[in-house]
Amino acid sequence: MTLSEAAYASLRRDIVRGNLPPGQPLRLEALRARYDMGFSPLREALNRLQAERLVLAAPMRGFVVAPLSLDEMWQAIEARILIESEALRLAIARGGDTWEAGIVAALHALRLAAGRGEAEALEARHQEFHLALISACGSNWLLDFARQLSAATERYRAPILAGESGPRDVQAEHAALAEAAIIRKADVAAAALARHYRLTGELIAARLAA
Amino acid sequence: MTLSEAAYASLRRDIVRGNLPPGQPLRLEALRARYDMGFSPLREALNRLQAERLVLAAPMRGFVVAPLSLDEMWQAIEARILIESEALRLAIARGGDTWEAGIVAALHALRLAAGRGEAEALEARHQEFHLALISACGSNWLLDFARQLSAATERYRAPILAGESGPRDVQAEHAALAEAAIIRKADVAAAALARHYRLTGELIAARLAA
DNA sequence: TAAACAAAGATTTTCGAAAATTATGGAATT
DNA sequence: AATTCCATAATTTTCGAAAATCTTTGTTTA
Repeated sequence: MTLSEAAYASLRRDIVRGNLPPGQPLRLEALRARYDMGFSPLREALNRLQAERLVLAAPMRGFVVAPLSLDEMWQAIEARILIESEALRLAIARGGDTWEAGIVAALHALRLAAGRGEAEALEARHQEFHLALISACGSNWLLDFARQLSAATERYRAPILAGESGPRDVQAEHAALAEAAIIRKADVAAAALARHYRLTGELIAARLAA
Repeated sequence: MTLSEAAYASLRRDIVRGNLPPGQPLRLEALRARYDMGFSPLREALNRLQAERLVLAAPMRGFVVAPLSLDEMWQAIEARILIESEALRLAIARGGDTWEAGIVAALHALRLAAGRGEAEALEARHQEFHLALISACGSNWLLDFARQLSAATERYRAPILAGESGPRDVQAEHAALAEAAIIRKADVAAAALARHYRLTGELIAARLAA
């Protein structure tokens, strides 16, 4: 892996997890010290992240971690529902045995991780599950948009919903979603997906209000 | 404007217009000579374009202009319809006087440009018209995706449909679309938009088959 | 002849310094 | 006191060379 790629991965991680807080200026010298590399790979990574809306750039005055707001969160969630619902319908129409098996496997891995309670691994399994659902959609554009929106919404989830799930049975939602997809009930699956994401949004909004 | 931004704009233009043909390797030394600047701003621009899927990057072996294919074209067109239909519905629900006026103005400018027949300016007006329709949608994500997809589909349109329009009355399609949007008939407008883009796709596909 | 290897060349990637620009703080002016 | 101006400092941006990696070409070996 090149340094430029490593810089991209590290910065993305640190932004999504909130290690680099929203609104924080990203000074090159500080990043250089933090990640132990020169300017070039860092600037290249920042340019990629700018295109993904994780950082903002202003000419001649550098980069900033993209700020968070409730309004922006709902924009991201609704866009994600639009993209992933359609991708899910396409996958349901086109997916074969491999796709089904991928969903079952991802759901199982997600259950196991949820049982162990390692936030780290759980989050990875969660993303993989949602990716497995739409992976057979056949559109690189939709998959790419979904990937970007996943990172954008994760920025709100991770710091606010750490661990706690309240009266909500998230695993049941996932299971129902997987079931609906596999028995090819597109409308049911799409509705479940939308409900799943909107519920998360409302939970975050409620937590922030308090 | 910084050199990095200039590099981004120039490369994007040259890729969308086909001056840099699909699949062509983008050697740094060649770009340096072509755009008269050092490596750094070029690499930063290429990283941004990579995130927008206009160029492909492979570690340690550089960048390539993203190739074209009929399959990729339809993926982009269908994704565009998905995004812009929803954005159009949102804009119709939220748009005010300024939004309406923007559409009327953009349509008028588009008509004037079409009368003059300068492909250069016509294309700019065309993009501005489609942007005006959705500009009031309230979602930065949707606007950004639409912008990317516009560039992706333009790569197919520009070189293949240069000038010629055949038996199709594109201006009538635009006028009908604007009218439906302004009188807030969301379903009609969304259907017109989808038909508009699919027609273009079919025209390109037919032209390529011949 | 084909495969494996090595040297030379081409290309990408990275670094650190130089250039350009913006931000800061204090003195001078109104 | 508030504003303008200027010098200084901090920061971003850009460059060109050096390092690392890949590709090509020719040679040797099986």
